[in-house]
Order: sequence, then structure tokens, then C-alpha cells
Amino acid sequence: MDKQNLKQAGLKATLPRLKILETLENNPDAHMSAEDIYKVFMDSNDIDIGLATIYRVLTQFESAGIVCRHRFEDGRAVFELDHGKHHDHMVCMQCGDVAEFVDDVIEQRQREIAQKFGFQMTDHCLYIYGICSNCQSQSK
Amino acid sequence: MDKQNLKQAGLKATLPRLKILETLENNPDAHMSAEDIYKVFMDSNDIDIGLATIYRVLTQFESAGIVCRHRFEDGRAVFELDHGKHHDHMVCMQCGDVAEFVDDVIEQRQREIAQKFGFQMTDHCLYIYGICSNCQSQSK
DNA sequence: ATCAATGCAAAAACTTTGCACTGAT
DNA sequence: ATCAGTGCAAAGTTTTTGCATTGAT
Repeated sequence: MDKQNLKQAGLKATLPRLKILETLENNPDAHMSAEDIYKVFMDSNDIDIGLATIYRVLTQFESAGIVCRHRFEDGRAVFELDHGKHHDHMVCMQCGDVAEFVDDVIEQRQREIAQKFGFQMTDHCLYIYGICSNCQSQSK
Repeated sequence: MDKQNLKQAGLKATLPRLKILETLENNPDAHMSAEDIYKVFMDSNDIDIGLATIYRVLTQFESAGIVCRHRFEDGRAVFELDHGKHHDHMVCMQCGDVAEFVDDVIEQRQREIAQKFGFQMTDHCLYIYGICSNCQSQSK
């Protein structure tokens, strides 16, 4: 994902946009909120990008199909690069960690259910919420 | 759902709580936000319940297992009565209609996936988005 | 040079909280 | 009478917007 992709999407290759892309690429497993990305910039003192810009850019990226926006149960909106392959999410309610998975049985079953209802499926998402193994072992 | 249920949950049977229950019962298919419920009260001029109370009551109801909280695409939290049976949602992107369904194969599969990841599942939800049969036949 | 993009601050949208008053038991 | 429950207003969160300035082409 680079300048070319941005231009194809009709977006100028500005520093904020490139930095946001770079940050998402550097954290492929972290589903980051706008604030998360902002904090990364704050910590590396040489980048000065406003939070409003991050929100704007992420929304543009979503429209352009560059990122996916998810709304987890705790209300925060998080983003990940859209690599084109569908997957579902398992969210730890304690540490916020997100694992991704795909299950062919479930995928198939969803198609069958939609068909049974005469429903023309355009998208679907499955969230499993709970406590990840890491947090379980750390709990007192 | 009545005074008895509230008392069982350790909640006093107050007017706001009874009215909120009643409103959710009167709109079994509408997944309502706190604001939606507030508007119902505003419109029927004889009920005067503060928005903060509605938020508080809904959160208590959620803890008590009386209602389920869902997050819709726009980020608002919506609620529906919890009839005890878990179900998933199929949302028509055209008419906004919501159909509910349960599939034992998917339910089982989710448990297996969570277990495989050592994940202690507390909740899960599946949304299928698309166009319902009704809208398909009406499309021009 | 042009017009999109940004930063900042202000506001909007949604939700929670502090506190004094009210009401169910 | 008691203490949970409520209303209101104020504050907290998260996200959006207005506007003057900056920057990519």
C-alpha cells in the first residue's frame, strides 16, 4: 500500500495519509482506533498529526475500501487494512486483544440460512466476545 | 415481564422502569436506542422520564439479563428484551427490517473455535447484512 | 496557482456521573 | 423512616465540522 494506491483512490499522497497507512501496516494484528493511531504519533515525537485529521483520513480510507471499520461491543470504532479476505473476530473484553479466524462450516451455514430466508446476503460479520487465554492466566 | 421480574432482579418497580419495559414490549421488532425510548416518552406527553434515567435503567436491565445491548453500524447502542434464547440477526440494508434466527451448527462451531483458542466466551453475535426477499421482489 | 488537505478549536453526538430531592417498601 | 431511584445539569467520551492556513500537483 503506497502512494500509488492513494492516487488510484483519488486521494493525494500527503504525509498524514502515508503515516496512517504505515502505522496500520506496522500493526497488522492490532485493530486500532483513531486515538490509538494518534498516540503512536504522539510518542514518536517527530510526527505531528491532529486527531481530527486521523478521523477524516480513516473515514476516507473506509470509503475507498482501503480499511475496514469495526464497531466492537464496547463502543469504540477500530480499523484494519482491508486485505480483501473476509474473516471474523474474537475480542477480549479485558485486554482488548482481537484474534481473527475463518471457519468454512460457519461460512457455508450462513449462506444456507440466508438462502432459506430468501435473503440476498451482501455482508456478514461474527463477533465472539470473552476473555482471552492470556488474561485468564493473569487473573488473580 | 412485570413488577415481579423486576423485584426478582433486585430492582424496585418504579414508573420509569415499568414504562421502559412496556415500551420495549410494545416494539418487539424495533431495536431501540435510549434516545428512541426517550422520544416515545416525549411524544406521549404524560410521561416525563429523564434521558439519564433511561440510560441507567437500560444498563441495569442489561446486567440483570432483562435486555440485550447491540451496537448498530452508526455506533449507537440499541436494546431489545432478552427472552432468554440467544439469537442472531439478519438485517435488511434496504428496509431496515431485522429477522432473528438461531442455528445450532453455528452455535456449536463457535464454541469449538473459542475453545481452540483457549478463549472463555461470554457472548457472541452474528449479523448477516443484505436485501430481504420482500425488498427484492419490490425492486424496480 | 490551484484547490484539496490539514490543524486547531469549537461543537456535536452519545453516555455517564454528582448531588439534592423523591418515592417504593 | 429508610435508602434506592430519579431528574437535572454538568462532565466525560468519541467523533465531526468550520475556517484559516498549508501543501501536493
